[in-house]
Amino acid sequence: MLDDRKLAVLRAIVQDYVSTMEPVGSKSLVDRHHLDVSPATIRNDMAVLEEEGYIAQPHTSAGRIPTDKGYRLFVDRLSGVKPLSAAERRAIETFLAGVYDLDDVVMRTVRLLAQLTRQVAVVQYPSLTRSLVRHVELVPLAATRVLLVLITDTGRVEQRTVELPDPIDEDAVTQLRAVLNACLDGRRLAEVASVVAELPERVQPSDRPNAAAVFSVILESLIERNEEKVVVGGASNLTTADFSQGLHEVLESLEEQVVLMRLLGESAGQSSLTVRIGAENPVAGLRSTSLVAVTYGTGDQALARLGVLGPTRMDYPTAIGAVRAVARYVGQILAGS
Amino acid sequence: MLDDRKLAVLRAIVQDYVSTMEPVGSKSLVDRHHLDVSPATIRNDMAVLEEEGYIAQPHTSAGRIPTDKGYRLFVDRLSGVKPLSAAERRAIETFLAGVYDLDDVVMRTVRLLAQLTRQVAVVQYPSLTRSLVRHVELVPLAATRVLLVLITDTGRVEQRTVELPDPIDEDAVTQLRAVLNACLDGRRLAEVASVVAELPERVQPSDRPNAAAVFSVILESLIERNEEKVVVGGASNLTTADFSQGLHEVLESLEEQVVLMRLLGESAGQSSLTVRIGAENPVAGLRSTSLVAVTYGTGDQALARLGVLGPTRMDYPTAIGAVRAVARYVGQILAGS
DNA sequence: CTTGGCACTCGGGATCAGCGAGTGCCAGAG
DNA sequence: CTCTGGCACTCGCTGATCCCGAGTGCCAAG
Repeated sequence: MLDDRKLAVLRAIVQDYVSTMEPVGSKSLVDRHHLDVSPATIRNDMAVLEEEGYIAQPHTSAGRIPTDKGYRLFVDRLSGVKPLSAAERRAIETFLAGVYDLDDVVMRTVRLLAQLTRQVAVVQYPSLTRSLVRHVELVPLAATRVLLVLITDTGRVEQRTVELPDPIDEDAVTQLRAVLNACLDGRRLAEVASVVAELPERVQPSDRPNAAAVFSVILESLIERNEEKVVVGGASNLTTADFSQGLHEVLESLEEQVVLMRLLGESAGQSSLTVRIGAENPVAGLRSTSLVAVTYGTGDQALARLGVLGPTRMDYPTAIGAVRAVARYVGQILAGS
Repeated sequence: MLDDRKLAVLRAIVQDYVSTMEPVGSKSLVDRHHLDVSPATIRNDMAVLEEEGYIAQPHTSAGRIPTDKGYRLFVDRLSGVKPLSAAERRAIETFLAGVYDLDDVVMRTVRLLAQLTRQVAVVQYPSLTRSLVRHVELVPLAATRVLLVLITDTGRVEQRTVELPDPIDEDAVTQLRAVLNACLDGRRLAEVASVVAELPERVQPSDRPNAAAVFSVILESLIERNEEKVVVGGASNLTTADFSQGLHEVLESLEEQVVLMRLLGESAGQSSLTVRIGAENPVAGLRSTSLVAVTYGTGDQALARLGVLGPTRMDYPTAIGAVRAVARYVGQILAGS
């Protein structure tokens, strides 16, 4: 159905439209890209492409613009991955050099991605469930309140205050801490749930209510709640693309953690790199945007996802290149620390 | 120079312009507000107000809009504080009820403020320097790396990994932790600097290089760096106001922590409530916006600032009311936890 | 000082024509 | 069957023109 030239035409249309932001016509196509055919031929091809739903014209007798389906075909079969320039590689390295802690890594990554792609960057915190517990700390704050601090091998630190049903004294805290560390140290957080189930037997009956409170906090908040942490950056890049009326919606969506999780999460489980174009997007407010996301991790294990979000008319090859490269670097950093 | 009626006219102009977003003329003024004079009289007053620089006309023979100076006079002398509705009070209470930890308080506060005022909310994390150290925790991560966790009485928890010059063993960590807690517990972070200076004497000579590394991290990063933490929310509210070309600048500014600190910080030290209008703003990119900010704290001590940012044409009485109320609630929450 | 009257200004919306980029179609050539 | 040049047609955009009306400033009278 689509011979080579038609594909080339589609590719050219996407490229031109991405760079000029204007509907592209048959004539401008032939001289920009040196297709050795006449505009009329191109027009015929374009008619076919339109019939198949890959391109559309905003108004009769205007140029064509790619549809979501057109972009889809483009990223799937027509576009390579644009390698980063030397300057960009250097930028990545300097940007991520000398990071302190996990927060730092994530924040810098977001800025880096946003700057590199001139789009909105989205970075999810490394998942806790696959990390190892390195240490559990319990600090008494008041008679019925303790602070729970959980440190993982990926450098992530989670804290939560826990309200206790009964007053607790210093000794009981010490004891509980010892139990927690004995049982949880070195375990994957994913296993914690099963381990915690056996825990109550290890503490004295009088302390059980308090212990149970602590355990439930570990389960509920640390695992479930903190899984949902996505940080966004480069929102100002949205203004260059003229969303006009949709901008409000997009900004709103970007402020909802839940939405962002859905955005990134929905596409997990498949192959590492996901490109979600326009209406393919699970989030209603982001139907006019595309997402390029990839899973990152420390070599052996996938930790979380990061990516960029932009108008459907975005430079996919560059975005894919940047996202991939950044993900790889971040993985290295996390593995090395 | 400005008699009562002229002030009333200015007030009316501000109110009308804020609500209609359109330049307001003499005629529409007289029937909206029941001023018992003719439009001609109002025109004379307006001419004076314009001469004095309180209002301006965008084009000849159009209505008038307030200038920054006009807004200034309005908030200083003409506007009261609009009390919150019962529903809004309830919203505040439910929003801030059952918070877990400090992060939670700050995040919810931002959302609350943004929702309440329909503007951009800006909340600074409570200052560390005035808090008391409640506990210092030191966790060995690797031979030459420990995690430092610092817990304050305002519920804030700060963490940083520290690279050590020499390998450290479990015992040395325990010892160092004991020293740190003995010396820092219960002190204000502001005093920590002087205390730390005496610390090296308390540790064995062989451990001093490592101890020094830890101390310097406490000083540098915990105090200085973390002072600069401002969180922003409700950016989507910027799209309702038609900044047109300035939106990009504004969004950019809002992503820079440093800029935000300057924005909030510059006005500290004066009276609690600060209203910074348009060009009064220290940040270049925010010259078309106004800030309503207030210091919040736990009764006796000021901790940090929070506020809202919006177009100069914003509803100041409502904004001031909301910001004040939220600040008071947040103070209570922090004091009670 | 206030008021009604009046001439004047000027931005914005509506209308309209011309331009030009772009299209679809067709007939002819390879 | 494909490509090509030609041709008529469409239609959005730009600029010019015009008109309306809201709003102003000024002035003379109350």
